[in-house]
Amino acid sequence: MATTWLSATEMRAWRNFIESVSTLTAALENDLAPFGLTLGDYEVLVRLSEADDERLRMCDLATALQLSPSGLTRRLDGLVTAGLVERVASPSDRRVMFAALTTGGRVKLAEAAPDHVASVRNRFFKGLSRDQVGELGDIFETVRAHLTACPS
Amino acid sequence: MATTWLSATEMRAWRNFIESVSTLTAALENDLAPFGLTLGDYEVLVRLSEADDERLRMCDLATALQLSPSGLTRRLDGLVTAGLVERVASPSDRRVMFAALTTGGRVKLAEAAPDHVASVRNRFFKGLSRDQVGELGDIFETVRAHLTACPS
DNA sequence: GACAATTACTTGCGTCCGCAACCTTTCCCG
DNA sequence: CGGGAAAGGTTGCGGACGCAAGTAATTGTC
Repeated sequence: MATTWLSATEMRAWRNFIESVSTLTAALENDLAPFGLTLGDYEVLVRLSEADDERLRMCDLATALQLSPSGLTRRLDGLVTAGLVERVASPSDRRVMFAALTTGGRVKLAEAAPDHVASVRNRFFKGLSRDQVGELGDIFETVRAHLTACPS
Repeated sequence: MATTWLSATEMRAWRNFIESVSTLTAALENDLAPFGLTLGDYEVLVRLSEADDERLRMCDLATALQLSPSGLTRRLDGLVTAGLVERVASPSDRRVMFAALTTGGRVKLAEAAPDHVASVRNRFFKGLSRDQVGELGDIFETVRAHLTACPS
C-alpha cells in the first residue's frame, strides 16, 4: 500500500493553517478577556442574540456550538451566574430548558462586539485581498460541506 | 465612532472557517484515537522526529507547540508513561531536560502517520483544487506572519 | 568571587469540558 | 391506553491545561 504523502504545497498550506489557528484563537481570546468573556461565552451570546425571541433550546445550542450536553450545561452555569443569560422552562415540553439572553447579556454583547469584530479584522483579514477573502469563503464552505457529509 | 462591521463576504469566510476548524479537529482527533494518541501527542512525536537527534529541550518544544511549560510537562508525563518519549538530562546545562523519542515512539509514529496523513487529505484537501491549496498556503502564511508580527 | 536577575522545569490549584450514569418527560406502537 | 424506547438535561468523575509559586541552575555585574 503506497502511502500518499502530502505534497510540498499541501504541507505548506497545512502547517501555516494549523499554526495560524492556534495563534489566532489565543489572540482573540486575549482580546476578549477585558470584557470578562471567553470566546466560548461570546459565541453563546451571539447565537442567542440571533435566535427568535433571543432564546434557544439547550440541545439546539449545544449542536450549534459543537459542545456536549454537559459542556453546555457548565458553560451556561457561568453565564447565568454572570447574569448574562437565564434558564427558562418550556411550557410546552417540560423536558426542555431554554437559554435566554437577559438585558445584561444584550448589553454585554453590544459592548464587546465592536472590539471583537475589530480583533477579527485586524488579526485575520487585515493583510488579505478582497479576492483572497472570497476564495477563503469558497474553500471553507467546501471543507465544511465535505465534513458534514462524511462524519467521523 | 463608526464600527467597521464585517462585510457579507468576510462574514461568510469567517463563519465557514470557524465551523470547519472545530469540526475538522474533532474528526482528526477521532481518526487518531485508535492509535491511542491525541492530536497533541501526535504533534509532539512529529516535532521530536524532525529534530536533530530526535530530541528537543522542553522549553523549545513548548514554544513550538504553543503550550505553557506546565502543559508540556503534563503532556510529556503521559507520553513517558506510554513509553513513547523519555526525559534526558542535559549534561551541559543541568536546568534543562530533553524530550527524546524512544524506539517505541518512533515505531508508533511510523504506524500512525499514514493514517493521519490520509485523514488530513480526506477531510481537508479532498475537495480542493490545486490552485486553492496554493492560495490557502499564501493566505495562512500572510495570517501567520501578521500574527507573529503583532503579538497579543 | 558573591549576589541579584534570569532561565528551565515542576507542582498545587482551579477551570473547562467530555463520557457515562441518571432522572424526567414525551413519543411510538401494538 | 400501556409500556418500552427515545429525547432533553444535569451530575459525578476524570483528563488536560493555564497561572502562580517554588526549586534548582546559570548568567551577568560590580
